[in-house]
Amino acid sequence: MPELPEVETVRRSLEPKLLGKEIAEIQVRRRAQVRFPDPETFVLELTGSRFGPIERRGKYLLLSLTTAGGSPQKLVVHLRMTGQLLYDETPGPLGKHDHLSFELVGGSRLRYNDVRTFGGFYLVGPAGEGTPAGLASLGPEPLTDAFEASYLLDKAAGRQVPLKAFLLDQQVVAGLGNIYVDEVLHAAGLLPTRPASSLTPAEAEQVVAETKRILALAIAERGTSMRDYVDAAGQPGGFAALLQVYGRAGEPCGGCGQPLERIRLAGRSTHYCPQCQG
DNA sequence: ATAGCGCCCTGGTGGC
DNA sequence: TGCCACCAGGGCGCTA
Repeated sequence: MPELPEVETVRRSLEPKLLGKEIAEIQVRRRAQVRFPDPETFVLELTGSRFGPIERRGKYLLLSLTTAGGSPQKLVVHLRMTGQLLYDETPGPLGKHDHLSFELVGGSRLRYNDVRTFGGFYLVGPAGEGTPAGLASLGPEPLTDAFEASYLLDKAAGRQVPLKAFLLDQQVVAGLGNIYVDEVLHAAGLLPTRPASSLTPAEAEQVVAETKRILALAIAERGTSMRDYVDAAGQPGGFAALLQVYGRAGEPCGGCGQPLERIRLAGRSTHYCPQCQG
């Protein structure tokens, strides 16, 4: 399940492969994967375009392209649960879950594979039309100075939602998902059920500091691979071995030795230590 | 406005 | 090649 570190790893692994490559042909094998505009226009507009730099915002990838005529284009991709962007130097046959294929001049290929088909492509128009609503309303990037304690306290004021749901909210901070929220709350020593409005200034400092530390470490490890996640070269990340609570219910807490617990919160499985986070 | 819940989708797993 | 309920969860749409 790609969250910020996984999407950043895809960005880093994909950008050098795609930079300067021209799209020769596009196959849309599952139309619903193209969210905007209609698949025919999508193919028409992008065929013949050339890839430029790739940016990331939260869990969104923003691929810059230039048309043959020199006009800039922006292709937005969200991988959701099981989406994978894979670069094939020597393309083989497409598989059951390969929903989009961009054949590149020179013989390589950019392939989109998505078992659960939740991901999506948006070719954003020059005036921003087609921009996914979630991208337009994203909160600050957690690894920038805009994400700091006073901001978080301000956002938390009056919010009765559990901290778990609060940090999962992409309008609060961009890029955290189920795995990293559990890790951050454990590292900060806060119960995921605590109302957001109960955060003290010192606790907000802890949340911000641990978010930055954990995300930076996870990026350095090239992300977390539980089931599906791989980078553009098909390589898994190494952070799963460093997870302290996610997926470890019943195991002893690394801090105090008490068994870790798992509950259902905000519609998500939630892992925590009742002692360290009490 | 906020909070909570169902839905989308497929494959893996575990119980019987 | 046994069958089936359940779980995984990001974002969105709906309700109160």
